[in-house]
Amino acid sequence: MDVTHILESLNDEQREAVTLGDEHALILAGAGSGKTRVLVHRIAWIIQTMNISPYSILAVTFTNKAAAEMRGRIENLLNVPAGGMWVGTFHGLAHRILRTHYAEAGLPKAFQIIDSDDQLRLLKRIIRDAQIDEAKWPAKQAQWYINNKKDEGLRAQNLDAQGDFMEQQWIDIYKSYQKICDNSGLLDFAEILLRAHELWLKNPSVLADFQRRFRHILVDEFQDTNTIQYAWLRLLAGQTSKVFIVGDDDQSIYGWRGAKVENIQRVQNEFEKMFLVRLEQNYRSTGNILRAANKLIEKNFGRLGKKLWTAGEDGELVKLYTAYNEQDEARFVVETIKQWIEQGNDRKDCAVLYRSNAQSRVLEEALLMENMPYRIYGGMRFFDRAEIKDALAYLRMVASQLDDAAFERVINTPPRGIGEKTLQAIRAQALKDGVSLWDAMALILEAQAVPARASKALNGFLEIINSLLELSGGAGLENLLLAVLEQSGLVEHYKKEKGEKGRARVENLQELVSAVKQFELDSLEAGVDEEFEEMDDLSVFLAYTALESSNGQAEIGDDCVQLMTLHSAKGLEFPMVFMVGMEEGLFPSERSVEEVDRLAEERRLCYVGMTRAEKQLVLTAAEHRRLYGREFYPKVSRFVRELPQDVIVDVRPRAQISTPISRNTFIDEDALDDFQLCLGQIVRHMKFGDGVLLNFEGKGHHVRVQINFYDAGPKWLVLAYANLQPV
DNA sequence: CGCGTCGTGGTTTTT
DNA sequence: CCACGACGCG
Repeated sequence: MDVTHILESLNDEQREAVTLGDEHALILAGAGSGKTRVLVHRIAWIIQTMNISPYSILAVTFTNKAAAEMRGRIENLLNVPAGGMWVGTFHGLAHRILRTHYAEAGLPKAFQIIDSDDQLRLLKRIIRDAQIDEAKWPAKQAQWYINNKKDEGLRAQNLDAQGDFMEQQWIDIYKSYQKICDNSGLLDFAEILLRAHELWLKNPSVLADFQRRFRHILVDEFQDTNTIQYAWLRLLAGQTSKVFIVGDDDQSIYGWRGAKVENIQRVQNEFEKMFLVRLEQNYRSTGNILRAANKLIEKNFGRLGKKLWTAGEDGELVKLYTAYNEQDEARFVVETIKQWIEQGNDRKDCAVLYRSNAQSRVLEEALLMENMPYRIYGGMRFFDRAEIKDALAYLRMVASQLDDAAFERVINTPPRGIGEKTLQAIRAQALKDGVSLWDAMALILEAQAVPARASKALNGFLEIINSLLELSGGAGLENLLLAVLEQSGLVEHYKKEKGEKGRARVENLQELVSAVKQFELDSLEAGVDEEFEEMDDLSVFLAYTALESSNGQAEIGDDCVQLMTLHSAKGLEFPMVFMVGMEEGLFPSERSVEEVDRLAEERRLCYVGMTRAEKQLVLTAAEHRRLYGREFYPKVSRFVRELPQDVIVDVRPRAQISTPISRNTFIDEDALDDFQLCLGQIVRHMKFGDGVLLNFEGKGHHVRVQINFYDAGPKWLVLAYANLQPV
C-alpha cells in the first residue's frame, strides 16, 4: 500500500512517532509541535500498514471539539468515513458503554445525565432537607467534595472520617446524594466515569470484550487525565492493547480540578517498553517568543524536559506595556489592535487573554468605545440557559418519571400555585414510601392529603405531563417539544418577563425547536449508533444536550477580536496575542502563590498563554487597579521578571514625559525601598505627628504616600519632601 | 407570587 | 464595585 501521503510533510520526530511498530508510545509534544497531526497520521498509519480495522481503534480526547476535529482530519487523510472507529471524549465513550450495558452497570434503562447545575440544585435541597446549616456546609463545597472523591474513584462507603466531624458530615451528604441519584436514575459527570470503571471491574467478561476489540488506544492531552480516567484506560488496555499517549507536562493547567500530571510518569512505569518521542520543533511562534517561553518554563522543577525551537525567524521582540491603571491598559490594547488592523490584518487574528473573567469588562468597554467588534469565549452554553433547561426538564419528565431532579425543576415552573408546603408533603410522602416524587404526588392526590386548591394545581400539572406522555409515542421529537412549550405555559411565562431578557428567552426557546429539528435531521442522516438503537430518540437527544452540546458562540465566523481566559486559550493560536493583567496577585493569582505546586501551575498557564502567539506577543500590567471596589498597587508579575530581558522591549510612550527617571519596571520593584519604608509602618511627620503608612503611588522621586495620622487624619504627601522618620 | 432590599463574597472549566 | 442569593412584605 502506498503510504507516502501519510509521511510526507512530517519532520523526523513526527515520522518516528507515526511509524512506530506495534508498541506502547509516549509522545511528549510541545506547544505548536503538531501533536494532533501526529495523532491523526498515526491512526492512518495503523490502519493502512498494520492491517488493523478502524473498528479496533479507540481515540480519546477531552472536549467534543477536539474529538470532532480529530475525526474530520482522519477522514480527510484516509479519504473514507472512519465509521466503526471510536473517537470521543472520556465521558462520551463511557456513556456509550453504559448505554449498552446498563443492566450490568446496575442502571435503569432510561437513566439520565445531570449537569453540574442540576447537581448543585439537588445538593442544595438535600442539605436543606437534612436540616444542615447551609452556611456551614455550602452545597458548592459538597459538590466539590463529591466530585473530587468520585474523580479519585471513591464511593461514600470507601471513605472513613476517622472521627473527624466535618469529614463525616461531607460523607453523609455524599451518601444521601448518591442514594437520591440512584433512586432517580441520575448520573452526574463524574459518575459516568466511575460507573463505567466499576462495570468493568465487576464484569470481567464485558471488560474482556472491549479489550479484545480495541487493539490500539490513542489519548490526547494526557496531562489532563485524572485518577479515574487513568484507571479506566489502564483497565481497558489490559495486557494486549497498545497505547499511544500524547501529552505535554508543561501544559498541565487543570490540576485544580483533579488532573494528575504524574500520570505521564506513571504510564512509563506501568506499560512495558514504552517508546518515548519528543516533539520539540515548533511551527507556530517566532524565535523570540519561544526563547521567552522556554526561559519561563525552565523555572519549574520536576519537568520531563523539553525545549522548543523553530526553523523560522526571530521575529519581533515581546512587548511590555506598563499602564497607569486598567483603563489605560485596555485603551492601549485597543489602540494597538487598531494599528495592527490598519496594517492590513484581521481582527479575528487578535486575542486578548486574561487570568480571570472579571477582567473582560474594562476591555469590553474600551472595545465598544472604539466600535470594535469582539467576541468573548466561554460564555454560557446554549443548553445551560435557564429557559432551555426548563424545557428540557419537561422532556426529562416525559423520558422518565423517576427523575426527581426534573420534577423539582418543573413542578412549579412556570408558577402554577404549587408552593413549598405542597412540595414538602410530596417529598415526605416519597421518603416514607421510597417512591419517586411523581408517584408520591399521585398518592397525595389520591389520599386528598393537601388542600383543594393545591390539589387542583397538582392535577393541572399531572394532566400536562400525562398528555405529553401520550404524545411521546410517535409524534416525533419536534412535535413533542412544541407541545411542551405550548402546554407547560413556558413561552407564555417568559413572554411576560419584561425587557430584552424576556424576549431573548423566548427566542432561545424557539431556537431550541430548531435545534431539535436539526438533531432529528442529523441522526436520520448519520444513522443511529448500535449502542443507542435500543434507546428512543428522546433519550438520545437528552444525552446529547448534556454531553455534547457545544459552546454555541464559539464559531469564529465574523471578524472579531477574541477575548478569553488563559485557560480557554489552550489549544488555540493567534498571530497577535495580548496577555493583560501581568501583575502579582492577579497573575499569579494571590491564592496560588503560597504553594509551590500551584505557583508552578500558574507558570505553566503563563507558558500556555505565551505559546499561543504566532508573530507578536504583548504583555501588559497596570500600576494601579481597582478590584472589588478597592485600590491595588500591584507589582509587575514575577513571570515578566523571569523572562529573558533581551527579548523584551518596554513600551510606554508617555512614561518619558511624566517620570524622566529610570523606567525600568524590573529594577523599580518596590518604590518605597529607597526610603527604607514599608506599608503599615508607623512614621513621624514634623507637623502632623505620628501616623500609619497606608498606601503609595508613583515611582522614584515622584512617590506619593498616604499616611493616616492619628491626629490629622489621612493625608497624601510627596515622599521626597515629607521628611518622614520611621518610629 | 413577585418585587424590593439587604448582605455577602468574588480564580481558572469540561463533561 | 457589582452580581447574585436570601429574606420579607404587599
